[in-house]
Amino acid sequence: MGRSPCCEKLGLKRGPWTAEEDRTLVAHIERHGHSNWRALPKQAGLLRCGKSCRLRWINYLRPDVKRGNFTSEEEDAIIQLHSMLGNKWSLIAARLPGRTDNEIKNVWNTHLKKRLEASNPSCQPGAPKRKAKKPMAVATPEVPTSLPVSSLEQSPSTSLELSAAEDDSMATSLENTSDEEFQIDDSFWSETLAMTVSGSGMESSGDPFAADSASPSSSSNEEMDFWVRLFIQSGDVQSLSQI
DNA sequence: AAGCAGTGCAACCGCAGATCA
DNA sequence: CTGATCTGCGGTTGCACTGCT
Repeated sequence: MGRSPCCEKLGLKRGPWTAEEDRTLVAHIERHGHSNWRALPKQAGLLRCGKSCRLRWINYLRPDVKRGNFTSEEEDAIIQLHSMLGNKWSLIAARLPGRTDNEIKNVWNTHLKKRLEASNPSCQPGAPKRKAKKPMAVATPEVPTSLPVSSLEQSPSTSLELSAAEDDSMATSLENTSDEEFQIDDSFWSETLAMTVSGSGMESSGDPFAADSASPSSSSNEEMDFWVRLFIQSGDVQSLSQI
């Protein structure tokens, strides 16, 4: 597995994306999709490497990306999920519709980690220390607002919602619940954590959510049981029928 | 008002797994 | 089966912004 050559950096642009580049990328993806990131910039006429395009799309231009401050509920969820999963940002992001792994990683590294270090882990996370910053000029996309928006933009998102856009596998089991907020309170998390830590091979498997995938791995049974219990506790039994 | 230090976030880097020829 | 390529992920960096003195 050699390292990918990534960008043949000659002639390729780096640094912050311009609004024009954003528009070009979004327009191309809307027309042709993004089946091949490597070829995409050339096809779209962008002087960027495919990696950069992918990152920009996933972290910023995707129509279902939620911008703005994290709610305290979201922060709670991050803290809890991080305690379960460690630095599996993509998995954590899959539980937080509209949030990207990069964004969650940033939030964790900037305030959540510090907050936990500074205080008792059992204390309630409060509001973000600082007010939302004005978005950086170069990073302000005009495009996403004009794109078709998903259900994510319809709600103030004060809870753990799960959306199809964010995680196909989980969404498969939960899509019928899209109109209902998937509320998980602290006591639930405490119980879940206790159950997780004391029990199963979650730690060893490292990726309990991998069981969500279509792969009928036999080792996923335990993990599936975990989620079954989780949904039962959350009262979202309805969604189990979809699994 | 200006300077400085701290903070937050977008983007880059490099690795590893998955996939394809 | 092997090697090349693509994609995704986590860690890190650079810079704009904010708040304090």
